[in-house]
Amino acid sequence: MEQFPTEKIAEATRLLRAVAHELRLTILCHLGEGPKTVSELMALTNASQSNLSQHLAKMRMMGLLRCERRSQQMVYQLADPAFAQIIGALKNIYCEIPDNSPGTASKAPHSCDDLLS
Amino acid sequence: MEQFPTEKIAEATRLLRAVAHELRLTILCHLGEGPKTVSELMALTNASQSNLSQHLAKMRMMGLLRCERRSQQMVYQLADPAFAQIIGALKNIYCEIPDNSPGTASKAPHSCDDLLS
DNA sequence: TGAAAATATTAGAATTTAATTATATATTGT
DNA sequence: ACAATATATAATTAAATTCTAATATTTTCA
Repeated sequence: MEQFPTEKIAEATRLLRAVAHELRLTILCHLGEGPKTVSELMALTNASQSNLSQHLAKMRMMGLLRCERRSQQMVYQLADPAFAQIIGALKNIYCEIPDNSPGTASKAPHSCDDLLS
Repeated sequence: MEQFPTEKIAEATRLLRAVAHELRLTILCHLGEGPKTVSELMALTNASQSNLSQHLAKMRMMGLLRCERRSQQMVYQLADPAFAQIIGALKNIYCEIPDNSPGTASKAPHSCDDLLS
């Protein structure tokens, strides 16, 4: 496997920082399923309106999310579907059938049926 | 794609926090290539001895790394090769040939030759 | 136009994180 | 046992994060 480019480390760190928070990761997981309005996310996460809004703003400014207005509501979605790969990696790590084969990291199993909400 | 399990969110967040730091991500990238002594990591990152040691301790306590003594030296390595998948995801995100195909996130390209050190 | 709904922004206190400096521990060789 | 090497820990301070509460903005509808 190739190495990760040094000059991208700072950028990647900012991305990880944008995700490394319980509420933000939760939001990201939900948006991985498709676009959601702020109200929907509020219901899904039961975070306070202000708190949710601030975290959405942070992720938006970090380039992780983008949003567009739909009349009174704001619809948020992943700025790039590739970002869902972070969730994918976490799933491989945490929803994995223990597999002691050497070398390569093992593949995602069929389990992990445990849904988010 | 299946959703990420709610009850693993907290744990996943702790993992991400452990990685979401420039020096720690740098360390992780190097250890993705194989085990390294603290001295080697010190040379690779030119972080101060104390600072490096504290970050290694944090990652060790977060379960990201493990270490063993080899005479005077301490050899660090990833506690689980699966953790390298986080780097893999970042590579897919940042070392990617722009590909506008819809739906799935595109695959890693052949580029990304830019090495870490 | 004005009220209601949906979302964003601001300000401030509490907590967490990170770097530096100094010191401690463990191992090896003499 | 002692000095040297390699690494860890502690203490301090500076800076960044996070939450809450209050207020502002934007859109729709009566």
